[in-house]
Amino acid sequence: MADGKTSASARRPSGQRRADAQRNIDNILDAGLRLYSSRPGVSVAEVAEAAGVGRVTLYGHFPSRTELAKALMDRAFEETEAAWRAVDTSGPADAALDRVLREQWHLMERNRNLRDNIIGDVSPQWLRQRHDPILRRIEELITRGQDEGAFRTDLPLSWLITALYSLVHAAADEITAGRLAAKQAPEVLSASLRSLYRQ
Amino acid sequence: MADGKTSASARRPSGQRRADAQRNIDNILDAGLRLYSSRPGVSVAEVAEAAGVGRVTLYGHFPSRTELAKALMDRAFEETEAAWRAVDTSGPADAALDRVLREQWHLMERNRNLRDNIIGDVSPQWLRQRHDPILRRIEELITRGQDEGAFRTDLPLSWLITALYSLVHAAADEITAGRLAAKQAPEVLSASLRSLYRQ
DNA sequence: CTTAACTCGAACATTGATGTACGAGTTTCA
DNA sequence: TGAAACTCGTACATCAATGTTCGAGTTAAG
Repeated sequence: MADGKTSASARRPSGQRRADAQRNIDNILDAGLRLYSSRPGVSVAEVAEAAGVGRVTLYGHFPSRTELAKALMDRAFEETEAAWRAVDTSGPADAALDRVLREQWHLMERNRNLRDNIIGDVSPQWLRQRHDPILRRIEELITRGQDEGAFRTDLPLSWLITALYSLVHAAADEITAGRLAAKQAPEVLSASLRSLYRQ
Repeated sequence: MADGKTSASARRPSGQRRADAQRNIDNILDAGLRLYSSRPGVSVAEVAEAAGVGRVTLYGHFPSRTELAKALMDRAFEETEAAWRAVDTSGPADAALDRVLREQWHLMERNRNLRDNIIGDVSPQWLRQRHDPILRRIEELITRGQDEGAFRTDLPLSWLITALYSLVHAAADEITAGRLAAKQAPEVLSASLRSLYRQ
């Protein structure tokens, strides 16, 4: 679970948290994710209110804004890891990348926004350390595609990855702006990346 | 000039500003652009200090944070317009777009950062109104390329524009992160957009 | 040189956010 | 049921930012 040293208050002897406490923590993280991934400059008070919880209660579980931010990121990272485990990456890399994209693009997007809006609340090192494993998964997939001769090799690998994220982000922006229907997004994204990646 | 109703203090009868005042205004705008385009959350006090000017002096010229932001954006828009007037957009659209990109990508990038970091200081309507003319220039160029049969037509026009900006932004990020040499950026960008845009 | 424009620091009022302390109430769980 | 865990509002201290006021000094420009 996205825990670690989440709770500031001394937990009960059994090490278990009381049910209402756990419920509140979940609500806080849910609300926090929703707010943080939607806009910058979210305050702790806003998160508490959106979670239907007193501000003091929130501080009881997350001793500081930074700790709350870390918990949110941890949860998002785990969700991403789970999504990767769930997707089928066997077979040709280009088809596999397409599957990954179609199933995870909204998750990638949400987490990217979360990350953007949380910068300043956690150290760059901390962020990088958590984000690296995820980047490596995509990196492997692209490298495999290059080995198979499906993906281009004339551009830096890091650029291909960055461009991927960048276009996912752009697609979400288009949807938000009302210039692209959500249903069309996967197809547009997929077509764009096929063009961009192919040898 | 990026003026309008810039100055709050009553100007002299001649309508002219005194030379030292103009110098300070310029310094403030220079410093503001530098700071705002480099990171979010810039304070008025920081801009004043970076401009080598007292905070009160800054408020004398720009009555509020919002007015300062508007003046910065205005200046950036004018610079972009000037850049467009300076570039040769005649001949085949694909080659013209390539020229635009190579000569303006750093400007596009800086202004995009400025815009990102200034959101919240000005109203979306104001921003959109100023930004639209610039978007229209790119739009025309792409449409021409489609008419000439050089650019794809299977994706929405708005998406092609957004993708362009998005990749420019991504390229700048890569440079900042040290994963891409600044000299290589135009080539990488150009190659990527060729792939993405071609029929 | 004289005046009006301009600059400056210091001080103040206001606002909003963070984080803490307290004490009284409520809920879980054994 | 009873004790510990938990929640809540209120209140407080702190900090940083915005914007204003004042008055004394400096500088440009006719």
